[in-house]
Amino acid sequence: MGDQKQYIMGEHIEGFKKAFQQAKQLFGMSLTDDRFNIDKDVCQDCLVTLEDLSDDEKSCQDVEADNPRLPFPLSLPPRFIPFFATPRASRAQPHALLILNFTDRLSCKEDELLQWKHSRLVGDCLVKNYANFQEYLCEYVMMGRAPCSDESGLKKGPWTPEEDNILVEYIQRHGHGSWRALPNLAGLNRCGKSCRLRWTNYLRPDIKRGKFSEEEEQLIISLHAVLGNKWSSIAGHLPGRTDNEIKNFWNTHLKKKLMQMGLDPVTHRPRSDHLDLLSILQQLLAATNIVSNFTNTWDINALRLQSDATQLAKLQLLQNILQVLVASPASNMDLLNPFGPSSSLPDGFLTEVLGLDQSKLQNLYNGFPSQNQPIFQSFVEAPPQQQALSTGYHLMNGGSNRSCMNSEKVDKQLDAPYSTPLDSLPDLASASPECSTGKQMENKVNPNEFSDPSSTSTTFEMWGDFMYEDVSDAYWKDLIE
DNA sequence: AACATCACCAACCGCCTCAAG
DNA sequence: ACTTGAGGCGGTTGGTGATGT
Repeated sequence: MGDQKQYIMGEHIEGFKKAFQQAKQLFGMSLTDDRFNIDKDVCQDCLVTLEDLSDDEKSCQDVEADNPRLPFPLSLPPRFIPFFATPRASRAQPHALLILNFTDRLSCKEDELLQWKHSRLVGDCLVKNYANFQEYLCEYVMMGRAPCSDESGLKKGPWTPEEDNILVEYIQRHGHGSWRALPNLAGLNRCGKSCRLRWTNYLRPDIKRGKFSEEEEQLIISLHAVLGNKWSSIAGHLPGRTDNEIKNFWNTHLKKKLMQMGLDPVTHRPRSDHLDLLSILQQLLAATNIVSNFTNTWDINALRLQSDATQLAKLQLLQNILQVLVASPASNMDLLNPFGPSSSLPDGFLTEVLGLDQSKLQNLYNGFPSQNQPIFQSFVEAPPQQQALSTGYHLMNGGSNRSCMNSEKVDKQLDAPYSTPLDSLPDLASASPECSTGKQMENKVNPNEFSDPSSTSTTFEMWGDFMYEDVSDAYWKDLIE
């Protein structure tokens, strides 16, 4: 029984604490008077128990006598809790009042309440009506123990137009202030969190409704490549769109779209389970569609990301052509040889697809190791750091000059380009926009150089050069179509 | 017409961060 | 240094309408 009493007393203190805290929020003021430190002095000494209050034989005066530091006189109707915003305020002249009106024993009339309000109040006033003290305690004890979502009696689920109106009107008039206090003040039977979500995701006046435009779609994809699931950050780049909306749009549309393009929606890298040529062609088409629809009104980073994605699609096409050829029992390098008699590819296919002239292609073909060498395997399964395909990676690293470094690396391998395939493979996609551009410029090689037998270029350099070739996206699109 | 499945999205839930005490 | 609570965030759910069988 002793434990139970202690528990009840503890609840009691919590109840008072919560009452004070709620009133603090409602009145929007901080308590600065050390003489009346609610948390330390009042609550700890406020040992009014349920037993005290339910004991009919015990008068309010007795309870007060037992608890000399009660924040308000139990014997007076109504009970009030004074709030002091500055040290100059006093019990007699508080800045605000929380009036607790208990109608069971010490009820007071409305004019009586008003009299109290006018006589004691300097600032603001809140009247809370309770049938009895236990009811008041229950409310605040519940508040103290349960999270917002479990507060009993609060409405959940879809918002009605009436509720929307109330919320909008209140916020337009007063601002949202404390979200937790807002429902009480506005007269909404919702938790503050629910109000905040409703406002930020739906009712805010600057929210843009309707379908996402193509530009917005591309921007989201690009930003997601850099930021990941940081929906609020992404939303920051799309005026009028909420994080929730973008998140939903991603999960229902863009994720699928990326997957159809053969890209992992998490990493934005090629999916390893997506190597059939047909689907790659579709992906490439999708990628080129994206690029062709992409305007240059968005920030340069997004544009660079898109450029990388296109490079990536090209690379995938190449990889798959190569893999198909190598995987086939009948395959040999003749298949790749556009000049050989056994070439099974349509005339001019490779030269068109790869955007290389005949001399480049011949040189490329001649430069490849024999089919028994593991070059293609390595090519296709190059580790991520070698593929360097993650667009996000590039930007997150501030546009590191990986491909520049790689260029040096390749230079060092001139004498033994195929000795260790994994190590010797160059990055095939631009590692950073800046570097890509630089290399592109720097490698704007005279086509004749490729057919020049004395050229020091390796096959890998040529592959690299090919990847940086300035073949227009429209060209790729037309080609695939 | 009835039912099943899918797609969408508003809203909820629980965790995290940060500021205030 | 520690506690507390509000606000923010991202993952997930569940209701609803559309579409397919």
